Amino acid sequence: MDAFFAAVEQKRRPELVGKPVIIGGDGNPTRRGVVSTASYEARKYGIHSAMPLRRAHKLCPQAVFLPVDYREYSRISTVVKEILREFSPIMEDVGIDEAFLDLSDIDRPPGEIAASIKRQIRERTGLTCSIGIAPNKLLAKLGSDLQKPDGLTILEEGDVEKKIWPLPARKLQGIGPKTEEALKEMGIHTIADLASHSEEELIERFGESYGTYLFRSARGIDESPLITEWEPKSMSRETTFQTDIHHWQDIARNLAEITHQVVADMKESGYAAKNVAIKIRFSDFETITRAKTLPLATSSEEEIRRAAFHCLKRVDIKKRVRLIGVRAAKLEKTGAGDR
DNA sequence: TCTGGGGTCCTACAGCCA
DNA sequence: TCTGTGGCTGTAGGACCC
Repeated sequence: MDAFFAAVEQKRRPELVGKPVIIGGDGNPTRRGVVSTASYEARKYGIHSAMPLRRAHKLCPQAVFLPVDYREYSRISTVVKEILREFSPIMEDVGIDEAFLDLSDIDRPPGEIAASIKRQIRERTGLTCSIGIAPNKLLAKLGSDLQKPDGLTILEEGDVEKKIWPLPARKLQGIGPKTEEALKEMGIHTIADLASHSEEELIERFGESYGTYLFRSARGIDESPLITEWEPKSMSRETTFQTDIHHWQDIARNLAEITHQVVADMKESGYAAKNVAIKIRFSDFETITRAKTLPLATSSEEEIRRAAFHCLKRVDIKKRVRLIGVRAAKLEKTGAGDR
């Protein structure tokens, strides 16, 4: 979906159409938070996802700042995914505004299908999306990025050299800021540069798993299947405080509250956890985690809270605390979920 | 002075055990 | 009895994604 959160807001508040709209945090750009989505008008000011709201506010003070309304975006997302499933039952969910659809066994030209999907989505939600059609997920994702917004791109294996190689290496799924920097130090800027290196070199520098991945990706090779069903591996909650805290009582109260939320999430979805971890981020952004594995999986709030506090005791709190988080992992289905 | 929240996967290392 | 090795598990941190 194109600038999904911003597009939903512009749809339900037409007076925002054509204006810079920034969705993030609680919608107050003087408070802590980051940009979730910026409308295309806002992007012209250099605003992008993950940018601190305060910085976005400085770059574009006249922008409209709105809080994230997950309930509404999820509702629209469900409509979009229902539409997709009407075209093929083999769908992989990739977050709230993306999905892969397997059209291999659909007896109709893919370009035609994509055009119908775009039409349906526009008719039923009033929103636009960008679609990439390709022999695998890697190329489909790259393709969907090639023309945005409201794009439709068809890529074939033979297009890799002409259309993919000129792109910056950063465009490849799995290459983030750190890897981009490491690649630049090796003189690698484009996907073509990456493809000019041997598999051995890449494995030498990045390890077996990631090196192989980079080598294959640069050639457009991807055999990963669509994941149509999956079980969660962990559930977590975390909070960044508006102002850093340092009193033990404040830290303890927040840890208990966050633990309560995690346990509520676990109970709602019917999971027990065998591993409990806490996360603490200090004022200087140093971030640590402490974990404890329990003898048996549990969804008891008291047991999980006890484990969380056991972890907390192992942390030397000598700086102000900016964030506290709790994660439940090694999940097991209890079958007692509310859904 | 600033840097969210909810996830996944990978790696390195330590301790235990056969 | 001592030492080395390899597998497994748990922990911590880091990179990445939407």
